[in-house]
Formats: sequence, C-alpha cells, structure tokens
Amino acid sequence: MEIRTDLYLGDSRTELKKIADNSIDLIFTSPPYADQRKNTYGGIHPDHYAEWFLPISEQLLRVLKPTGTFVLNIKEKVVNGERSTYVLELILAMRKQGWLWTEEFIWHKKNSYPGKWPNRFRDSWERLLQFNKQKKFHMYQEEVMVPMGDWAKTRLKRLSDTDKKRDESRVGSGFGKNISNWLNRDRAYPTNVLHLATECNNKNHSAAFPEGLPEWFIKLFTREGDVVLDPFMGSGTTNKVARRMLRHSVGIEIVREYYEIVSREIEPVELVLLEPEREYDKVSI
Amino acid sequence: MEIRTDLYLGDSRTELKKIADNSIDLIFTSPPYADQRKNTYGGIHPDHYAEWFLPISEQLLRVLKPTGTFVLNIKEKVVNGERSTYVLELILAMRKQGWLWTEEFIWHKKNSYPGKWPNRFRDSWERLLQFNKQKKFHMYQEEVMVPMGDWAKTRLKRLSDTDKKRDESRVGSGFGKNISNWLNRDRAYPTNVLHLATECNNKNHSAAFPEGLPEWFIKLFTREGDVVLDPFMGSGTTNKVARRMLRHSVGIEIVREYYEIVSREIEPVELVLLEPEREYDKVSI
DNA sequence: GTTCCGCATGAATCGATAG
DNA sequence: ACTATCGATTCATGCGGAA
Repeated sequence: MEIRTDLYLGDSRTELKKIADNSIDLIFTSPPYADQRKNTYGGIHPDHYAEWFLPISEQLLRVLKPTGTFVLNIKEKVVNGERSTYVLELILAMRKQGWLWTEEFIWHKKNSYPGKWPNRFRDSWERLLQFNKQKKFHMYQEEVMVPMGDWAKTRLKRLSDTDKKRDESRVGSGFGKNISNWLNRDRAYPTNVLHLATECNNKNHSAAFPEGLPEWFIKLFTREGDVVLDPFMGSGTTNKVARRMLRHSVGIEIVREYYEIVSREIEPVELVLLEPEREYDKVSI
Repeated sequence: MEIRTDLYLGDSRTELKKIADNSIDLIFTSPPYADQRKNTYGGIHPDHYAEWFLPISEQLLRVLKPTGTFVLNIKEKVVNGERSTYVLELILAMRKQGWLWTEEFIWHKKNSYPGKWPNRFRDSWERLLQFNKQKKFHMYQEEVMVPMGDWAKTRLKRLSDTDKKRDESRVGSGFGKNISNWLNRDRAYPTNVLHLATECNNKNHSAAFPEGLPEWFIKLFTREGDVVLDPFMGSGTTNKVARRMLRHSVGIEIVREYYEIVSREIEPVELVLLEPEREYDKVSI
C-alpha cells in the first residue's frame, strides 16, 4: 500500500477549500495560540481568536467524514493576570456551527517549562478538545489499552462474591462470557488524562508537541489507510507520525520555510517506504 | 489560639448574607454539580446552572477579602453524548459579575469511576477554578513546595490522622516543616496539576473530595488564623481540614443531617485540640 | 507488629425499556 | 418525540481480617 502525504503551502482558510467533502477520518492540530509566536504566524489577538478560527473550523466540518473526529490541541494564555476566555468562547461558537463537543482530554505535560511567578505556578497541562459531527463515530479503544496495575494479579485468582452476584443478575447466559472477559484483563482502558513528556527535539518550530500525542489519537480514531489532516502543520509531527503508522495524511502550512523542511523530510521516507513493502507482504503472517 | 468553626444550617443564598463584607481569606467549595446528587440536593438542570449559581457567587464576591481567593471545584457531566457547557458559561458570567478568572488547576483523579462505553473513556479529572477580586492576592507558594523527584508519598500516607493533628496543632511548626526535615533541600514549586486519589468512603460519609485537596489550597492561600469558607459544606471536609491547620472557618449546609453530623464531629475536636498541646511540646522531636 | 489478600464501592455513562 | 428509570459495564483504593 502506498501512503500518500499531501502537503499544501498556504493559508488554511483557502487551502482547505481544495479538499473534498467528507474525505478526512481524523483532524489533529495545534493552531497558533492567540497572541503567541508573533514571529511565525503574526499572532491573533485573543479578542478576535474565535472570529479568526470559525471560517477554518467551518471548512474542517465540511471535509471531515461523518464518522470522523476533530482533536484540537489548545491552551489559553494569561492576559493581564487572567486566563483568557477565547477557548471557552471558541467551544461555544463551534457548537453553534454544528460541531458536537464530545470530550475534553487533558494533556498533562510531565516536564513543563520551568519558571517562577509571584501569583501562579508553572502551567503543565493543555486541552485536547474532541469534536465530532455525529454522536456515532469510529473509535478503536482496544488500540490504546494500557497495562493494568497490580490489581489484576490478585483479582484473576478468584472472582469475588460481589462480582459473582453482579454477574448472576444478568439475564441469560452472561456468566461464561464474563469469565472470559476477566481472563483477558491484563490490560485496561485508559482515561481522558494523557501523561506525556514534552519533547524538545524541534528547534525550528516553537510549539511542537511530542509524537506520542498525535500517535495516541491516530491509534484511537483511525485504522491503516485512513486519512489524517493537520491544517496547521508546523514541523509536520502529525504527518510524520501518520505516515509511520501507515495512514494517509494532508498537511497545510502557511510558512514556506516549514513547508519546505517537511517536504524534504517526507520525500526520502516515501522512497524507503515504497521499496520494502513487497518484503513485508512476503513476511507478513 | 482558639479556632472558630462557625456552621450555618440553611441555603447559601440566604445564609451568606449574614457574613460580613471582606471577611473571608479563602473560599474553597464544591457545589452540587448539575443534575447530580438529586437525592440529597435538589438537582440543578444544566441549562439553569449559571442562573442558579450567580446570586451565590455575587455574595461570595462581597464577603471575600480583596486579597482573598475563591477556588471552585466543578466538572461538567455528559448530556446526550456531549460535554455540557454550563461550566464554560458560568466562567464567562462570573467574569461579567466582576470576578477575575486567574487560573484553572486540574485535579487528576487517580482512581476514577469505572465503566466502559463505546465512545468515551473514564473521566478522571476535574476543574479547580481560581477566581480573585484583584490581580494582587495573597499566595504563599513556599508552603506547597514539593521535593524534587519522587515526592515521599508513601511516608506521608503512613502518618495517621492523629499524627497530622499533632503536627498541625503545634503552633508555628507544621507538617511542612517536618517534610523539609526529612528531605532537606532540593524542593521545587509545584505545577497547576494536582494528582490525588479520591478517598474511598468507609463508614459514615462519602466526601466529595479528599482532604489533600482543600489542604493544598489552604496552605497556598492562607496562613494560620485566616478564615476559610465553604458555602456547600457537605460532609465538612474543608472545615475539618481548616480546623486541623489552625484556620478559622465558616461552613454552610442546607441538609440538616449533614449539618448535624459535622457539628458533632467538630465540637469534640475542639476540646482535644486545646488540651494536649503541652504534652506534645514535651514529646515532640 | 508486618504483610497479604479479600472485599465493597465510587460527583459515571450508555442503551434499552417504560410511561 | 421526549423524559424517567434501570441494568450493565469497570478498576483503583483503603479497610479489615487472616497468615
């Protein structure tokens, strides 16, 4: 299978129009935060952030498949001693636009930037807002299961009375089915808090997230061959991870320098990926 | 020093009017969440939550000292497959009321409620919204510094409640100083993510939050002799912790049963706290 | 006295069923 | 169509009894 990675140079507001309706399985992006990174994006004033973002999210709503998911990594900055409210306002506005605000994940940044202020501590978390077009969407929960705690060891030895009672209350032949469930429990489902360290690899791009972040959501919301979109590509982390995970992807970047860097990085990979594929076919299973 | 713990039986909307202007140093509370705890409290519909809360927050704004802080523990529930937006709307409305939304802390609940659903994971975090009247407020950051690397959680856990009480009740030498004795230098400021487990309820009561939660904020925003207010007292966790930490406190509770239980628990403690102080001075260290 | 192990139960959420 | 109730699902924690 050939993995396509299509990169667009330009403004998301215009470039997104080139993408077909209902063609994207997952949108994962970290847009420029309000009034930050002035050097690269010019900076959007907090008061006008929703206003600026809404035409883009309207396009995203169009290109996303009905069963697809939009994950928005964002965090409000401090303005004048207060947390700015533009993210809250954005959520409310996007719901009016037709998005469903399904969930808010927390990215707990293990090693946040050091510093000291008289009236606040280091900010070590960011929002990961999950939006959907429908209540029903694709979610492959088993792909992100994590090893269980010590609890499982003792639990598997003998079922407690309560567990038995709860099982008996089920109508029909649920008991045997449950036993097999217990025995498979060496792994548990995760929660809506992600605990990842920030990576400082990308020296060119100022606000890159660690690869583990898009990787987790790509696992959770897509399968191989699906299409991932990042309308604010930056250093291309989302697209690189998607490619490695055998997902097609689309990236849009307004800064030519970033666009070219990612283009150069992607192309050699493409050659490598195309060659050994037959080998994998031979070897597989 | 005699520690006052004043308990009011009644509705916060009326009882708060009995409290003097600018008399409270810290408000820490966890109001009934929308449509939650219907059996004990009325249960507020998500659509009318801000409307219900605003008269109360107006009173809170009045009674809080200009240098004081209001910490609100809350989390929106899922309604119809979506996260409800009433908390976002409440933040926006409270700002219009005159509050400054200084910060949002995250309480990462280690043991969240179990369950499995096709479209979401377990919810394991809650918001701790910090509001202030002014940009300048009292914050004693050194009091909540933590050892670098691994926090000696196991050692802290081992200490019984009586140990905690003994340490706290010694004037001028609290729990924090003992920690610094064990693990000398190399302490760091914490971040805005708190990682605590919910306390399993054993006998009488289920507390909404673990003692560590109000304890942390009481350390951070008050000193001994300051006044802490919880307008939704519930099982009285905030007041009990405040008392142990030698802060005066005010608690308001609408359910008579809770009010009476807390009343009974507080009074005997008062006697115990005053008596054995000299003894501990002999034994201490 | 420690350590180990069994046990109940949570500020939950969904889908089906009933009014 | 819309709301209210109920059963099923699931895992970390601290307590208390046992080894």
